[in-house]
This record gives sequence, structure tokens and C-alpha cells, in this order.
Amino acid sequence: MPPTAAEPLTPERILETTEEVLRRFGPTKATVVDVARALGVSHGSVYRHFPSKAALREAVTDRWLAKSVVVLERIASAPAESAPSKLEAWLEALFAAKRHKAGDDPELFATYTVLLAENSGTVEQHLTELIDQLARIIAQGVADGSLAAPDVPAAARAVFDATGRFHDPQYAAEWFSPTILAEFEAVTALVIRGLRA
Amino acid sequence: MPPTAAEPLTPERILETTEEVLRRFGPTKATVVDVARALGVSHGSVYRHFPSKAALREAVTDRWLAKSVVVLERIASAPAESAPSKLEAWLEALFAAKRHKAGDDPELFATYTVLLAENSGTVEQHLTELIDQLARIIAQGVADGSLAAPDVPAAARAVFDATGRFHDPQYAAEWFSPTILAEFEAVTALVIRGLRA
DNA sequence: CGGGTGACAGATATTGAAATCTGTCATCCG
DNA sequence: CGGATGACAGATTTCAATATCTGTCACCCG
Repeated sequence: MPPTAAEPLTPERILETTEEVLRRFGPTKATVVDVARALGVSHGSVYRHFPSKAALREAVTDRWLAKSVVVLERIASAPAESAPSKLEAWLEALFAAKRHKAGDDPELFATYTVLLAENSGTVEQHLTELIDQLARIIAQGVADGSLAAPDVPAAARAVFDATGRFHDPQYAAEWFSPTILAEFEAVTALVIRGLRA
Repeated sequence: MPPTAAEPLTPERILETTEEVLRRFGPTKATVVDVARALGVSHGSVYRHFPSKAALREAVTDRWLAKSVVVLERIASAPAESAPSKLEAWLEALFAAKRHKAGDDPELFATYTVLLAENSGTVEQHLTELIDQLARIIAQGVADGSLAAPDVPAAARAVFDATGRFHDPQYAAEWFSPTILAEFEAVTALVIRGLRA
């Protein structure tokens, strides 16, 4: 890795390089010294922009999670569809996105799974966003009479919890079983039926 | 640990002692030599009764799982109640049992969690039994018209999957959050509503 | 002869010394 | 003076030597 030529050292550049280093070395071997080396600076310089290795890794995690919300956000905000089919589409999109991430580059996915485990606070925030999206879909359904939920945020949370097997990375190994799709559809159908008016 | 006096060396006694050794030393440090020492025999003797350390640990796992099915079996086979409330009672009993095991002796629970992870085949069998119990409850409900399910085994499986957060040991840490009971009830209610006729 | 033994080979785990890393800071440079 | 540096202390990781464990087996004993 040729040290990058002298451009201003920004948090942004450090984050990009950290991602790269994590991708190449994995979560256990990637060090702040590696990141500094890849940037062609001393590791002390990295500490000017991030207070600790943990903070740096957390920032990377945050960035990665932020990206993955975008697709789902689009579905949640789509105007056309009925709430039940929007709900189904959203759950399918979530599962498909996770499955692809896990399948396309298992090592990178494993790396991020480790990062997620060490940044439960950041993950929690991210989950809150996702559950908010679900709540908006459910609220729409309640408004138009297609869904029933006495407590919309609680229902959103329940839907998210009930489908955990299909988005929690701890289950990633099972996402490639031949029966997983049938299982996903059974749970999804059950949950949506439970919400119908 | 005073070596036990000379009684016939049976698989049963070996299993008991292995449990004891696992309890005291934990899953990583417990060895076949330890078990033999505790029994006052040579480790070669243990290998007369179990072909490998893995088989021995699997037998212990199996034993432990078998015990934990009994309580639930009683609920599943109870004659009186309606299917929906039986379903709810069963799910509550499952969660309560797991929660108690995890809370009463966290170290032992952690030990068994490790054992479970290394014996996925045995676990799968056990899960099949549990899902069968669910299927029987749902079938009863379909028969008496209180529940609707086009495919009873699939529905049972879906109920089990949807409530994973409340029985999968991977989530044990969350079982003592102050909001967990509300979450459990929300998911349970959602799922049961989804099954109602 | 069924059941137990202990010595053995290869695999795995432990240990402690050396290397590397994290985080700080006095110092330097433009 | 803002930003980078590299030397440093203490924490963590690596590595290789050593010890322990797993699984086998020829042998022994009641």
C-alpha cells in the first residue's frame, strides 16, 4: 500500500482508510498504526482527529450503518402502496439487503459483525431508526384502516423483534439454508396477519 | 474432590460426574482427565463407555435438554384450556424457564450455551420436539375453530421463530432488561392474533 | 473375556519473554 | 499557533518452548 500523497488529513480520509485497513486485515489485526502507515502519517496524527481506537471504529460502524438505512427509508416513504404490502416489501428488502451483504463478501460481513458487537450503543440508535420506519408504515395503515394497532411504536418494535431471525447478523449462517425463504414468508405472513384490522 | 469409592463404572455415573466437572471448571477447562480423576479411574476407562470427548459432552447436552422439555410437555398436553391461552401459557413457560436458568446460575448457563453451540445436531432435535408441542396446540385450536392455520407445522415453526428473542440463549443478556416483559407480551400478542380464526 | 490400565503419539493449551500496539505529550515546523 | 511528530510507559498480542490433553492399544486382572 503506497502511502497516499500529502493531502490534508481529514476525519473523512482517516475513516476511508480505516475501512480499507479493516477490509484487508480484519477486525482483530487492524491497528491504528496500520491506518497511519496507510495514510503516510504518524499514528499520533490519527489521534488528533479521533480520541481513541474505539471511537475510530465506532465512527466507521456508524458510517456503514447509515448507508444501509437509505434503501429502506425509500420504501418506508414511498407514497403509493397499501400499508400491508409496504410492510411486506420493507421486511423483504431488509432481509434481502442483509442476505446480500452476508453472501457477497462473508469476510467483510464478519468484520462488520464484530464491529457491531463492540458498538452496541451505535447499533441501538440504528435499530431505533429502522423501528421508526416500521412505525411510520404501521401508522399509515392504522390511518387508512388497513391495519390495527393500539400502540403503534410497540407494534413496530414487536414486528422487528419477531423478524429478528431474518436480520440479526447472529443468524447469518442460517440465511443460506434451503428452507429459509419459506420460514421468512411464514413469519412475515403471521406478523402481518396479526396486524390486520 | 475425593475419588468416589469403587462402584461399577456406568455411563450414567460418568455423565453425572461430567456435569459436575463442567459445573466446576467450565466448558473450556473441563477435560476427560478431570472426569476420570473425579471418578477415581484412568481416563482410558472413560473411553470404554464414550467414544470421544465430543460424544461425552453431547450426551450431557442431550440429558440437559431432555429435562427442560418436561415442563413444557405438560402444558402442551393439558386437556382443559382453550388453544390460544394454552399457546400463551406455553410461550410464557418457555420464556420463564429460560430466564430462570440464565438468572439463577449464569455461569452454568454460559457453560451450557457453549455446549449447545458445539452440538447443533442435538439442539435441532430438541427444537423439533418443542415445535411439535407447538404444532399440537395449534392443531387443537384449528380443530376447535379458535385458530386458523393453513399449514400447521409451518405455523408452529413460524411462532417459534418469531419468539426467538425470548428463548434463544444468544439473547440471554437482554432477558433482564426492564422492558423485556413488555416486548415479550407485544410479540406474543401479535403472533397469537396472527393465528386467530 | 469384559472391563480396567497406563504408556504412547499427535493435537491442543499454557506460559512467559519479546514484540507490537495504544494513548500521551513535550517538541518541532510552517 | 494549529497541526504533525516520534519517543515513551503501560497494556496487549505474538511466538515458541513446554506441559497437558485426547484417543489408541497392548497388556493385565478377577
